[in-house]
Amino acid sequence: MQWLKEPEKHFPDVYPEGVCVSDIQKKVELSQSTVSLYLSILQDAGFIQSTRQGQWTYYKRNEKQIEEIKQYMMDL
Amino acid sequence: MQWLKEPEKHFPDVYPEGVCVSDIQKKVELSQSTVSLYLSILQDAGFIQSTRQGQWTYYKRNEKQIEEIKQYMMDL
DNA sequence: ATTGCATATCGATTATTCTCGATATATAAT
DNA sequence: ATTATATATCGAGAATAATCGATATGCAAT
Repeated sequence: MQWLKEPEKHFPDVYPEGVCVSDIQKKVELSQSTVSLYLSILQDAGFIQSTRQGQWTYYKRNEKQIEEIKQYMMDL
Repeated sequence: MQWLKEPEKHFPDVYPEGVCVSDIQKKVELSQSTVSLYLSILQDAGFIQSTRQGQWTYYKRNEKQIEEIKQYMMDL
């Protein structure tokens, strides 16, 4: 999530739709299947959103949902 | 944590040092040992603080530490 | 000293999460 | 049609968390 705040600083190729799974995988150093699963969990939770483009899937932050959980945390 | 924000609203007896374990246990409906463990974990994390008084242990929120994790979450 | 409560710790079981390799699916290029 | 690449899904094992009952400890009252 932190990397995706300023993706240009952390990934070689950044598109408007986000960053592709394999770039994330290289950086996070977990298996491809694990990364894919984590991304899908984050997406299910609404924290990131995906765009399929050809054989690639790009992920980027969903600031709206992130803002919501921040507000929720403020109530702690 | 939420209950302890306004303990008078949720517990029968509230002291300046906080709320005793057994009152929390009644409310949370978990076994005594589980509640005691959870409280000690929260304390180790710094989110609550305990005061032993005779045979009772009172717990209350540690707003300082709570504020810190809130700030941390703001960086999400 | 003994008993009775409040809380803490121990040991064990079950449930959940983490993580992987293997396989499947979708798309792109030959 | 075949092959190559990117991603997703499946099935399984290991690691961690949740939870309990039993027991221990500390303190208070007899």
